[in-house]
Amino acid sequence: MSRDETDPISRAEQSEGTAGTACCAEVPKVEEDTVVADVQLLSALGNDTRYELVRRIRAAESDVCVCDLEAAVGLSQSAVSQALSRLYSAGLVTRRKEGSWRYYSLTDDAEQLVETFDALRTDDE
Amino acid sequence: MSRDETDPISRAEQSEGTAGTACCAEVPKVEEDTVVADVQLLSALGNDTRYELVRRIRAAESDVCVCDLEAAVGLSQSAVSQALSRLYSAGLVTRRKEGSWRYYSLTDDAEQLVETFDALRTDDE
DNA sequence: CTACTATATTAGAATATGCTTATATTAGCA
DNA sequence: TGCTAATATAAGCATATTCTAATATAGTAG
Repeated sequence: MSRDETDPISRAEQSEGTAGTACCAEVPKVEEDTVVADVQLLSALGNDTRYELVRRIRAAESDVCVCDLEAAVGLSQSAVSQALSRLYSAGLVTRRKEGSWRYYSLTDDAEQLVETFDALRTDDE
Repeated sequence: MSRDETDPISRAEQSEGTAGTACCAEVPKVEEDTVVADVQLLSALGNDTRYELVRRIRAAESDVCVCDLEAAVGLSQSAVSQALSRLYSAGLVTRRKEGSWRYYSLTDDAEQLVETFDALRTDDE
């Protein structure tokens, strides 16, 4: 698929205050919302604890409860709960309540991102 | 492509110390190196300044010198240099020297990651 | 009701991050 | 050589992050 049209970046636009500089071309501005939204996802995943949780949830056959994740990553219950909350508000996991347990699983976004990283490693470019 | 075989996660394995717990299945362990390597990339991208730099470099027609990026993101020369260094050591940008200028462009990894994010937004799942 | 279990939330301390300022390096030119 | 421009690096401060410990909430069982 060609991505030039769907690209959310506005091209060829006045940069702010450096119109006639010497060294190279204008640098187009980037959609502010795009940056903020993507960084939200990236920074939620860009942490050892949270990324390991995502990986473990994905590797499990079914959805996973907090108590088992807690044992798996070796942190306090509170730390795991906070990490999962952050992943939840970033839209990377969903949760389902069953009795007093909460079962977490990945969203499609998270699945796709993890797959992309696996692909990068596989292509070893 | 089926990803079940290339998946770098070791499945169905003793979790550490919670063998007979009640609530749910075992949580497989995750390759430590995988987590560390991916988080390296994710945390490098997961910052407003650095992600905006990546977006701007990508949006430019050719590779971009530090001075123009500096003007574009509105931070000090030092801040931009540090951000680009971080992106460089994460393997997200390459740099080429021409005279006293340094021209930065994206690596294939960075291209692919940004494309993935655009795709997530486009599919609006 | 009480007691217990699973999870969430709050508070606070230790550490990490990201900027600015100042200084170092490197290239080009007189 | 010395001067200037482009970039990199170092030091330090302000703020953000991420834990732990303590407490709150909700659900289950007696």
